[in-house]
Amino acid sequence: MSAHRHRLYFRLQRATHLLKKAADRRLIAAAEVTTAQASVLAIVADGADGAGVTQSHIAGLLGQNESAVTAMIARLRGLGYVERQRSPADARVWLLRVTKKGEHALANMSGPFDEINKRLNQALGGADTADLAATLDRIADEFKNESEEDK
Amino acid sequence: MSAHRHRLYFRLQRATHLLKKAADRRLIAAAEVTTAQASVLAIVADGADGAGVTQSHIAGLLGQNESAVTAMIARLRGLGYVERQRSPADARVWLLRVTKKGEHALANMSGPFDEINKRLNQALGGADTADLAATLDRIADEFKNESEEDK
DNA sequence: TCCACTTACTTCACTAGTGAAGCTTATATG
DNA sequence: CATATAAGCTTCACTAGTGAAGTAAGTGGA
Repeated sequence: MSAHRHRLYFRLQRATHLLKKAADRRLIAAAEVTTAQASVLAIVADGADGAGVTQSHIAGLLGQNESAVTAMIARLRGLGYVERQRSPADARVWLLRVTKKGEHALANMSGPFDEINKRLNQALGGADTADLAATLDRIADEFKNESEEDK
Repeated sequence: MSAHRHRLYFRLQRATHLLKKAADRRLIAAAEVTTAQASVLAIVADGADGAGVTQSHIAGLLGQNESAVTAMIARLRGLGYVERQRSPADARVWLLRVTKKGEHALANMSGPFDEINKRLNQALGGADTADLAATLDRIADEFKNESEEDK
């Protein structure tokens, strides 16, 4: 009864959770990396136009708190996938870079991720993928500025 | 570059995460309950055709491990929202029931949840809600039987 | 140039999940 | 009917996030 009223919310959580669980299994088996680590690693690799990526940039892209990124970067450094150095321009920020080992892990991720995407598209059936992506972006935008809204 | 290849996966995670974060804030403020607790509470309230609900049933519905449900029920019992008693038919299972206090919390959830749903529908724009629900169900089905598959 | 304010990151206590291993209680089969 | 196997739950060590509070380092006026 009450569960039904909130069905879209719960369906979204459930589908996302199951997808993450499946993707994690494959990624851990093939690249010894979780999907959460993969996201961050991909962002660091991506944004590194020579310069290096900051933690607050990652937090902004993922919609997470900076404290979550602090912890994640600590794990990734522990694993040897990421290294950091102080920005010469601003002594507060760390400039992050993917190591050789991190690049290797990124390379090993492609296979499993392609498989997941294939199955995802298959599950989508005829549904318009671009359409779903746009819908998800609208949801993200709608709920993004919750913490800054009362400033 | 590599981040873009996996965009649908990351978009799904991101949108879901932001939605959960926003919903958690409202629910905690209005009903002193998280969305995760709300899901479980709703299932217990829902399935209680007199009998009471088992933990494995909850785990199955949510696509989670039984150990996660054990921990969640411990928290809900600690909060006084749920109570349990041994099944007379099977000494392994607990039969779960929502307490008065739990029902009260459920009642307080409706308001915030309605607001979240309203904003969710708004973000969806003209998109077909039933269609999205069906798509999410297909994704959940596709990735559901990962652990049992190698039995 | 001082000082209030903001920004970047950290720390802490907490919720919430995973997966592997283990215990207890059914259940099925030879 | 005895015993191997399965089912329901628990425990443990771990990842991954939140939010509040704190530190140190820029920044922008009066």
